Amino acid sequence: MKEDELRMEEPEAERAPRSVGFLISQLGFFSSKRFMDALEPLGIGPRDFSLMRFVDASDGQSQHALAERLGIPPSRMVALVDGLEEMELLERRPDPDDRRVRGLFLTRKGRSVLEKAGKIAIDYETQLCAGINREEREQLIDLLQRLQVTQTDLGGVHPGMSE
Amino acid sequence: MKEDELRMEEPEAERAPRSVGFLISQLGFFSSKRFMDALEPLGIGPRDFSLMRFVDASDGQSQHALAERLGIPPSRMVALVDGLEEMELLERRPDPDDRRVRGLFLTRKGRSVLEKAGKIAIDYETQLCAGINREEREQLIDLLQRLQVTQTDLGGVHPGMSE
DNA sequence: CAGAAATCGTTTCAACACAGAACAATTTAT
DNA sequence: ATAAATTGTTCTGTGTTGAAACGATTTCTG
Repeated sequence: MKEDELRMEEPEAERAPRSVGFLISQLGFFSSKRFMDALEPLGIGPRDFSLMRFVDASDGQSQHALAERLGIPPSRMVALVDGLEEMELLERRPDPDDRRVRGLFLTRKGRSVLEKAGKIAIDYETQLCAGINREEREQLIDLLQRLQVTQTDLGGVHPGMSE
Repeated sequence: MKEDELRMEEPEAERAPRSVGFLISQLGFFSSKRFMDALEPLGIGPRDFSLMRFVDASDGQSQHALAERLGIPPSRMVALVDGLEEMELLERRPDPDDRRVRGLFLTRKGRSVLEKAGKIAIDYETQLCAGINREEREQLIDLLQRLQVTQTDLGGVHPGMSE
């Protein structure tokens, strides 16, 4: 196709392209950022939130197991857990059966913070979807889930934009 | 395995939450990454692509103007333009009216690369949307555009994940 | 016109995030 | 008993990022 085809008066490249890929990338970034900001009063980041949810789902898992499930390298997990432990939201307990592993457990404070974070997440979701109704939201989620991104992605937590 | 006996009742936090915010963030990240990979043969990143599109849309704009429009700090723009100029895709020309400003122009090679990048973008979009039909795609774009993210976002290029 | 202030592009700098490699302690396999 | 694998950790190198300081130039102001 030629280049000057539909070049009427509108710059054609000025406006955001009407593309799923572009919109997803853009919205994804700013959405992450906004959620991060919303979480900031709690002193935790999105990744902390994810990790805590996983720990809450099943106490006592090893760091290794969690790291694998979250798709982050073990070295990264150390820093993550360090932070959470320093804030007393999480604690490492020695495993009675294997002295190499440290099981992760939420503290009481950790559960409390996680609960607040959950509320924040819901509020955020509500606000994000303020422009569409419930049915449209279901539709949107359905469509998003049918997008062809690498098969093995979901479940992990993407890097970038910490704290 | 040890404890996956009564795992029928959905761990509740194990599965990816059915949330627009979460899906958008996750898909956005991996989508960016994939597009970046697709662009890699050309030796440019998504941000280069965006910048080039803007330059193409109106030749001769100052770096300052572009930087503001893209929402990136001037210091970053320098590196960005440096890279493109070194690859001979872009060139800085002195402004006859103001010796401070350097207008940005695409080279012939730049236009060629931009065109290829555009094709890659279209291919990528096609592949991304392979799981939904044309009508659904329109619907998806419509819904995405109605999401409530900060009003002033779009048009800018988010940082992160360079080259 | 002279001097102050703003603008443009650039360089420098410090802060971080990130992941790969090497490591010690421990457990499991041969 | 020795070798190999696992777990968590530290170390280190690489890269991105934006704030700040800087010259050069232009515009504003009196």
